[in-house]
Amino acid sequence: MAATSRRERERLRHRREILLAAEKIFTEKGFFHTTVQEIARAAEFSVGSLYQHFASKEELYSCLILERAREMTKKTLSATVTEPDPVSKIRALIREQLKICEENKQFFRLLAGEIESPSSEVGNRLKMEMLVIYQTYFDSVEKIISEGLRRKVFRNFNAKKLTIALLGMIHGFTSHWYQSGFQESLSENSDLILTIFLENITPPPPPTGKPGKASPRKKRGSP
Amino acid sequence: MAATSRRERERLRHRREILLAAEKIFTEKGFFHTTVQEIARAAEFSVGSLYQHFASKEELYSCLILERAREMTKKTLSATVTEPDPVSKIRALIREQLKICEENKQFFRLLAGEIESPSSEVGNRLKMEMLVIYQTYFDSVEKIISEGLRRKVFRNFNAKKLTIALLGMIHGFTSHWYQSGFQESLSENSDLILTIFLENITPPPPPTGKPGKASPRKKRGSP
DNA sequence: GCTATATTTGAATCAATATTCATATTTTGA
DNA sequence: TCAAAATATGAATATTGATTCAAATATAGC
Repeated sequence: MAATSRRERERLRHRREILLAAEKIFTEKGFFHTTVQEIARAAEFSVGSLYQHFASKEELYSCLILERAREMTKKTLSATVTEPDPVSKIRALIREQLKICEENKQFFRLLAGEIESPSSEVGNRLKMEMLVIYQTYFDSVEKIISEGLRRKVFRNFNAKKLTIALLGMIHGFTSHWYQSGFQESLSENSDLILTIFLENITPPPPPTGKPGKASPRKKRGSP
Repeated sequence: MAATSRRERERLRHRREILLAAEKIFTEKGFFHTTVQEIARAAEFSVGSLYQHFASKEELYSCLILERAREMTKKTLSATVTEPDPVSKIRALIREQLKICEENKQFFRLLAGEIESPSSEVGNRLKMEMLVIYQTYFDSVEKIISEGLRRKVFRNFNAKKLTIALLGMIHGFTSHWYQSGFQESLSENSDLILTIFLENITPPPPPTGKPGKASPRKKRGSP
């Protein structure tokens, strides 16, 4: 019963087309170096028409970022809900997040930028809404980890901090992948991330080893 | 023998003062929302004088970012060289990087922005030089980890990927600390980061446990 | 003190571009 | 086919802010 007259559908389609064109230019040149003219040209509309859909360049940009951010975080989380236990959920999370970044190559950079950038490159409204989206995402991941702690699947660390570590690692890989020009597969790292997060990277105690040599547990050694 | 006439020393001092004022404003408002007028006012110089030191607003910004970035990475690495073994070096690295971020609160955000942001918010020259700095830093860290691998202190993972993971985690904590408005100490996380990186977060095999329950080692479980 | 040199100043210039709006075009419903 | 109504157009407007430069001021060497 959604009142979709021909008109309205067209209108929506145009809006989407504009957003699509805008995404392309914005991801290439950033907010400030992108002109509305360029977007208009790319979308095959006049500048006036853009203003039919968005009150300003800034709103256009904000809509673009926010809609996509919601979509991406939602999609990532939805990959975890079908998994039965915390470990599987985390594995699914890592996989899905990397996959989505791969599917959106350029775009995630805008997202990252909006979280990282100094206060309000593009107004505070956007900044704050991004924070909400990020927080929501963060909380969902934290909940998974908390459940793992409750079930004693993990050692007793602070859930929030583990979340920071996990998301930081994932982001690190994505970021590096971006900086090296999308060489190599990004997704192929998911198992490694999971491993580092869940297991350790120090060698297992050798069957016939002098114990203590590689122990990282000692607090400080004065040289 | 460094030819420092009175004049030259003054000149340098003025330059530093301008950079200092610029840093404050840029970190508050970002590159595009900062006007040279503002910087001039804050530095207590006229706009014309700024142009005596920097050819353009962009160059001013670039100098600021690059000089500080070099300084910070150099300082971080120098904390590792005195340490005797890879594990200590990594511990020192984590500590120092967190400490430096704490000392430069706002500023690291500009740095992060310049690495994260979509291509060339501020010209490609800066972008490329930042990449070089980052790469150099990355390589140094990678070398430490490689040495750890060579000495069999770590399990046999790919050194580059371990580096990505480590730096990603560190950055994750810094970034989160920033977003939450610098609450809590950042440095206090260094041990946790080291632990996650070096040990694991899954519980040690319980002395009297049914084995296998918490094993994350299985590759895929069909639910 | 005096001249040459270096530095500082900030109002004037100039370019860029977001936004508006009068006009033209298209669509709708009769 | 025709007249509202909706939509599209893009040249004109208006603002903003980086950069320049002629004049004023300070400094150095003599």
